[in-house]
Amino acid sequence: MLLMVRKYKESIYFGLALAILFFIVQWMEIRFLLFSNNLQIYILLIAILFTGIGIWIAGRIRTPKVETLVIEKPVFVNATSDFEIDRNELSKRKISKRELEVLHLMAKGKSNQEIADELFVSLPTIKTHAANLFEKLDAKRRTQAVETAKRLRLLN
Amino acid sequence: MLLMVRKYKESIYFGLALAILFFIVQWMEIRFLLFSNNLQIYILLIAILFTGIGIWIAGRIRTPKVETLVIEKPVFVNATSDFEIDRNELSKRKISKRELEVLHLMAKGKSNQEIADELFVSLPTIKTHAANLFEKLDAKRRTQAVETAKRLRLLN
DNA sequence: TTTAAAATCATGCTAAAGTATGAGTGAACT
DNA sequence: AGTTCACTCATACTTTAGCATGATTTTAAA
Repeated sequence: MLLMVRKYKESIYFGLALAILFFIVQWMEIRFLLFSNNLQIYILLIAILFTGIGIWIAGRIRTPKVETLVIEKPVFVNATSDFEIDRNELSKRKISKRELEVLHLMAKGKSNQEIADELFVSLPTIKTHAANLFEKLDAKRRTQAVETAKRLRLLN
Repeated sequence: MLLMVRKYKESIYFGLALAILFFIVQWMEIRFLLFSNNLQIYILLIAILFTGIGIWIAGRIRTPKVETLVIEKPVFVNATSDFEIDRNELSKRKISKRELEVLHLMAKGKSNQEIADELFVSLPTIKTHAANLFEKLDAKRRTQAVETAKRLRLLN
């Protein structure tokens, strides 16, 4: 039941908006008897209102249109260190994409708060990722995690 | 002029739809005089219509979500395969032997307590060394200090 | 459509790190 | 003998990190 509510949230909101509108209309009809004269204005308002609602619904139900912008960032690197990430090790330890991102920023010396800001998530989220990383890398601290990750060729 | 039309296409369509709707309403009003009775139904139809229009507009006006993909383009600079500590940088930053020792152990992921035990000194001593290191390496955290040290070739 | 994994967030807590400041000791150099 | 400097230690404090636990939401897979 609760699942249904979540799933069809937009439809339910839409229905509710309609219902509320009807009540308002009903109430105004009784109260002011304005409709026969100013029908167009009310239609206009309703039209604008529901166009807005439509746009809002669209934003929630549509899969986002994604455009990928590729920026090539030159990085000075040692010629001998042809680093390549060990994807085998990654999957062996079940380290997710997000966790790897966090690990990278950790290795750069950022604080959890800074990482959170950079990834647009909350501090507890980063702490959770960090804790999972430590588990997966058998590390007790971030410095150790970074060290291990470099040794395992998960980081450059 | 044509440019304007293209640019505000959605707004124009929206206006046109509204205008047409008004004409229809006007026409129906004259033709059937049904409105005072079935107002809700008409509102419902209008609401649904404009929700649809809203969704349609949303699809057209929505700016695509841009995902920035940063590709690190390697720029090969030098081919020093074997690591050698940059003593110049060391003396420039006035980093002492003891501090370097602490830095090494930090880089290995040890805690201050562990470093203290390993060097047979007290915890406050290590904290002092650490603080001095952060100062000398312009770092705020140990992870950052380690990162900077590696970049400056004080560590490998 | 259900399940599972990944990602998110929260809270309360403890441990560790980091800051600020002051001070004592011994080696080296003048 | 006095000065400098690296090293040591301490205390009190604040901040950040890390742990445990539970929950919701998204996303991908079966």
